[in-house]
Amino acid sequence: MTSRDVARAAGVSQATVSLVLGDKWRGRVSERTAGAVRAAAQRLEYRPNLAARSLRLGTARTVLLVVPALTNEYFARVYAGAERVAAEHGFGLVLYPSPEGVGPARDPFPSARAALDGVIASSMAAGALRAISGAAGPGAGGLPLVMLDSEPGGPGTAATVNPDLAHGMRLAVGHLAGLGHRRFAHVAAAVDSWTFRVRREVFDAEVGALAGGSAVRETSGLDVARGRDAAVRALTGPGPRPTALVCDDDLLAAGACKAVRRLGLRVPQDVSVTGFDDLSLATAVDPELTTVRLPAGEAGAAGMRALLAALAGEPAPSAELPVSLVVRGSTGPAPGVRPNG
Amino acid sequence: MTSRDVARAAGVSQATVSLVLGDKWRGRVSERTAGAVRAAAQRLEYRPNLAARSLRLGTARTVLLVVPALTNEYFARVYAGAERVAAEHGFGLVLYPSPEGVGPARDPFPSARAALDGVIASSMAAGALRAISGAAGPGAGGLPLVMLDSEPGGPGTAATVNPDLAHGMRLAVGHLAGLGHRRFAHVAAAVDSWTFRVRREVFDAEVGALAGGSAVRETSGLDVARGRDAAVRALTGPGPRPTALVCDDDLLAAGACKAVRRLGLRVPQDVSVTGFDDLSLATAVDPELTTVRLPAGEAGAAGMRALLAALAGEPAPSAELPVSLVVRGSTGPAPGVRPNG
DNA sequence: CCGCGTTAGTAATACGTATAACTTCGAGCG
DNA sequence: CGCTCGAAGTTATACGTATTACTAACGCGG
Repeated sequence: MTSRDVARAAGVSQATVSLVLGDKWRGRVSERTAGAVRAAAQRLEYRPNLAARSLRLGTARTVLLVVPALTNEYFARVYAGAERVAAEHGFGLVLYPSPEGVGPARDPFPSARAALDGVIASSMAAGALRAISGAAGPGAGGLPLVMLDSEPGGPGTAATVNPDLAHGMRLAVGHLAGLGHRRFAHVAAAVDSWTFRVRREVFDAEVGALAGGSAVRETSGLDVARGRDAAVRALTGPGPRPTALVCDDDLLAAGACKAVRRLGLRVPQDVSVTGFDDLSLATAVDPELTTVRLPAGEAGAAGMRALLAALAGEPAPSAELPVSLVVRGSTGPAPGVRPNG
Repeated sequence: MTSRDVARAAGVSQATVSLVLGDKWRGRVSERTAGAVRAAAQRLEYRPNLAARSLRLGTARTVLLVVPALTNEYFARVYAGAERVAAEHGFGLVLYPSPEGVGPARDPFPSARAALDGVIASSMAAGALRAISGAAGPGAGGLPLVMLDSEPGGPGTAATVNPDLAHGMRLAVGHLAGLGHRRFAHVAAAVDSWTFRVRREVFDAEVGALAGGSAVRETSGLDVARGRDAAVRALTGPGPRPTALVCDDDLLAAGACKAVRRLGLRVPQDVSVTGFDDLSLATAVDPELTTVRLPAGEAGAAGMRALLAALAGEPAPSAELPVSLVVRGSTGPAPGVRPNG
């Protein structure tokens, strides 16, 4: 079914069909004719050929979202938020989950796979992004680029959207300090990303500012098993045992809880644990995790809004999104401290 | 950069550029000229405009994958498997995660968003699929369709790919029966999908065939909290308390474990719990879940292979994929039964 | 009855690619 | 020499749409 078929069926020219269906017919086509065209299109189940449309228009109304891995629920939520905003503006959203650990053999040019108007990328998928942009320098192969989870002001970047991680870390440490904890451990993700650097720096600053505060750090890959191992190291290292484990995300926190129990201790009576993200995992484990909720969906939405603004030639607003602390069962008063004491 | 720009730079015609880059120049273009064209294309970073290509070719070399929700790790793995096979064949894969619970207000025609050659859909996203195909009858709007997690032989379906769920359920019940369990409960997903119907039927048949076996069933939405509530109901209902909870997936199993503890019982000493899927969640909880591992990635890959076969005009092979039982800490001997007794 | 504006539409064209059909140039051969 | 044949390209065209420029018909004031 082409627009010409519809035209034939309605007894008009192809141009008229395009005008009517494109909603540009006011004062150019009579009400009667417009109705006939719409009826014919409906009856024939006409769907415009998007390849032809974007060829003519020079725009595909499509955006690429580059994420490190779909198996992480956080990015699934980012996608959902971005998709919602895209759909509201008549844009499509295509996903490029960068392959993890399977080597560089895979198609390095998803941008060649679809006609794209712009790119939103998480800094945690930096490798994939580099493959997309090639050696073309900053930006995503000349396309407007919005970065998520990345240091503001990167070269070739139209805007940057981040959750307020510094504030999140302050909330977590403050909550634990208020419960009487002084000996902290940071179970940190061993990922070279700005977002984790921020966590480290703010953690150090906050614990350092605490009278009598002390801290150790163990780093770990981003999964439950390695989080558990890192937490075991943190709890069995030299010096007095930490009573609070601040973890860089919920997977690590789940692993940390397992470590505590493996050492014959209890959560939260002996050791308190906090995470980041507030994934569904946080309420799947026992006890449920106290965690810093990051607005993943809103991050995707804000990123998409910024990109659409950039595409429209307007200034793209960077954003720092508010976060909150969700207190659940994995944190409690430090050993030897009375509740409400 | 168009192919005409490359042609100008190389001092040849646009047609020659197309022939060389399309690898159809043997015997039609000299080695020297082909080299010059390739060099120019490289230098100018030429990327063919896919809209134009698919307009001319009438094929987009792109497939749509319709899944119920990305936040479920299972489908993230299905995607990864399908994408791998697609890339091997030079196809792109676009994802349509059907919106959950946000109503039908969203764009109902993702198929109009990209030029598509075929569709792979999970039966759990039946609503979204219906929106795509419209009232156009069987198939996905006339496109070849491969169904996942669906009863074999649907109308308009080129092929069906399923994990061998019946065998999986037999493995789970058989494992528990071998540990001495006789009083079972089925924590079932309240989702109207063939895959869950199979679980129900096989569970009933297996427990029914067991001397002294008895069973109850509680149904629940597909998340941890509702799985917990259903398990509480199953454990506190009339009649003797079940000692084995067979859950329809890992999320429900995680909830069931929480229910057991909430009632002051222990996993696995008092109650054993099994799941389905083998998500990363299975090893995030304590104790780790005994679960039926479903080959999610392989399901995506097999589905894509079947669709590509259908597109090539060959018969598309339906498949039933092997599953296995992963025994971990959430199952143990029935109370009162000696291990190895 | 001429010119002008308005209404309702149509013809023509461009977007960038892939490919069928054609041209040009030598070489080989009878 | 005249003819054919292969090599090496080129020219022309189609794909389906959106939009610009044009046309035809009609009403109306002067």
